[in-house]
Amino acid sequence: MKVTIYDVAEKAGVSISTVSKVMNNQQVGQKSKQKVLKAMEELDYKPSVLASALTGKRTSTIGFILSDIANPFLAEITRQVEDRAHEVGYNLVICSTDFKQEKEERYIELLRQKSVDGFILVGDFKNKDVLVKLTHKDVPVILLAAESHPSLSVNTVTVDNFIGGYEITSHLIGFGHERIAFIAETAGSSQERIRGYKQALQEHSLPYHEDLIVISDSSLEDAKRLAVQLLDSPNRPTAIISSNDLLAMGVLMGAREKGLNIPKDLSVTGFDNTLLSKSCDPPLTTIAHPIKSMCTQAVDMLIEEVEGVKKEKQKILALPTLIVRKSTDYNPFKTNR
Amino acid sequence: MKVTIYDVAEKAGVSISTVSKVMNNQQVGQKSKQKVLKAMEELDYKPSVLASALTGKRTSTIGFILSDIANPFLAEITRQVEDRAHEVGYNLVICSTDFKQEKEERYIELLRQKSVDGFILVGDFKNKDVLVKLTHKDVPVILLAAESHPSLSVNTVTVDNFIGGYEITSHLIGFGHERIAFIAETAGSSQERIRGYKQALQEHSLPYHEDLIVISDSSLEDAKRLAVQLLDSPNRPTAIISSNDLLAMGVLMGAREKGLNIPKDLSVTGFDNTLLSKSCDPPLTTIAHPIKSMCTQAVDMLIEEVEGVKKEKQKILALPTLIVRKSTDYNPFKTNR
DNA sequence: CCTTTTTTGTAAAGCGCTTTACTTTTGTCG
DNA sequence: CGACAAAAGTAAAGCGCTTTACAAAAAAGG
Repeated sequence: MKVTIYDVAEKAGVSISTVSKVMNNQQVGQKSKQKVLKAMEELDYKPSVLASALTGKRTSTIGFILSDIANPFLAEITRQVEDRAHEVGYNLVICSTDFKQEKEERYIELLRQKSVDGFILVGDFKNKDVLVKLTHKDVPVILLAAESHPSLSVNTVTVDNFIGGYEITSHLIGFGHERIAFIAETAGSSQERIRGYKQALQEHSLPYHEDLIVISDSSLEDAKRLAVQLLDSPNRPTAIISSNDLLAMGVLMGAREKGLNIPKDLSVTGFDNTLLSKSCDPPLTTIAHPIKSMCTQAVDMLIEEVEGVKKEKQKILALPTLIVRKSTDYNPFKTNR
Repeated sequence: MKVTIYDVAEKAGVSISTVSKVMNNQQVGQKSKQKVLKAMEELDYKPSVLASALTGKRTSTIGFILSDIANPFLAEITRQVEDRAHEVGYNLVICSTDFKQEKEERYIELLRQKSVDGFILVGDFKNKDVLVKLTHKDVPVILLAAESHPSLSVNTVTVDNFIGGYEITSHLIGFGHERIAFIAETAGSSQERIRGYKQALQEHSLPYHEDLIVISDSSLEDAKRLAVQLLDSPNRPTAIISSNDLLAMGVLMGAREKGLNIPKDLSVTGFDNTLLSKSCDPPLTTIAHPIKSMCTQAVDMLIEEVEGVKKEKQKILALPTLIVRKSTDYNPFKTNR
């Protein structure tokens, strides 16, 4: 049988309210406090979070919603969030939505019934409505690595994808590349990265060719197909940027199939600095995000809201960093270098 | 203000017990049932899981404990478990332990206080004691992809690592390899794989060289170092098996550093068939596990125990499959092939 | 040594739901 | 149409904890 506060009270010879008080560090005389502590110890008493939450206390549980925990980048984020959450005494209950709106809605509803203290929503949401509804429900929410919704008053921690796109493009331009392709996704973050790409081109007075931007279905296979297609085109690019590392792996495979040497014949870059980018051959030049600090901030913001410390919302924009590895080099066709 | 069962009862003009009964599909007259349903609908009533769990019902939450959610293989497993759990109406709360015993203990304790309905423990545990304690606590537990503890009466779903090691070694032997190295880890699964490796050697009357088995610290860097070391040895191996795909990436890098062509000069294999093995160059011959079915079974077994359907424990041993890709080929030094 | 404060400790209500035991309604049948 | 069984509905206790309002005890002061 589970040992309850009553058992402790009885064993210590005090009332349950006294026991409750020592648990919550309230004024209790030294003597009874000791008695209670001793009783707890001896009975190996573990208070029920359920019961205490029912009276209005926290559940110390965070709803963590993302598209797919199996995605290495998201898994890495999850780990960082989890670590910070544990540090401050919270647990994560995880739900993968596959970007399906009905799952997003269902899971949020379910977790609310389970009285999670707040939500961390990672990555873009299929449907803004879900978000809007949630923010109207007086429950703490943090958007992490998601599109920034300027119109929504919700705490947000994002990386500046525009800068990321700008940096990596500039890096390639620095190597003399002029025809730089971009394999993108439909997500909002990709669009931002493309904006940065365009900005870099423009600042260096390079022409923007619409046909160099292609949209993938986010699979390695599709990226490979697109890469081959790009490389087969009459005026082929000398560098290919992918909007994430996995896509870049596809590019690598496609290029190899065509007998190209990376980076001698073609520069390729990834995005997100995942395990993949470090372990492939050649290791990828990519863009790293300050994941750890972003996750820590996201958790801390959420907790502050949960505990009612802070009321005003804020949006944090983190800056990404260019990581230069072996997959990029000078444009082999550039005459004057 | 949150809407409770009282609000519904009042609106419907019945008692709360009637409302409770319709929620739990018990005998209730048609008329009142409709009134209640309508009231619930209109009030957008969502029963509190906390309150209902406090009275003895399930929390429909599973404690999911593993070493590191950021590990791609584990993330994949997590996803499968999550999917199945959601299908049957359960959520996962996730805890990464880094193999630290104190974390294992703390998280299990914490989750018990939160009244999770059961635990799924993934991978090997640092300390068997934690496990033993847990199994003595009348809470449902499943070991997934973990060492089988023959002495423990606990539900288990594991892959047959012995077979895995045997299969991949036999595959290499079939290619004429005789000096086959094995880069292992300390975990129990590695040991089983090595047993299979030895068995294969023996069945083919090949000598077992102790110096061909090396233990890594599980990092890519260390695997690379060990690979180089093996390749520098006087009587170098013609094939290297790694006990997981990540280590194999390290081998790939080491081999490349030494100017070897894979698979012409050296065959290398991974284990676990992760994303890594598919996306690297050349794609790795590896061992795949029936992850999906294993995870489904694990969840189902747990639920059965939670709901008290089944009482007897069982241990399920799944069979792995050899996946042949481009990283293995004939032994170049073999005379008669 | 008695009154006033302050410190400790307690009883009881309440959190939102389930469940048991019981009462009221309905329906059935002779 | 009255007696009785079945069906429908309800009151109340209880799950394990927090908290408020209050009582008892201890400390302080005159």
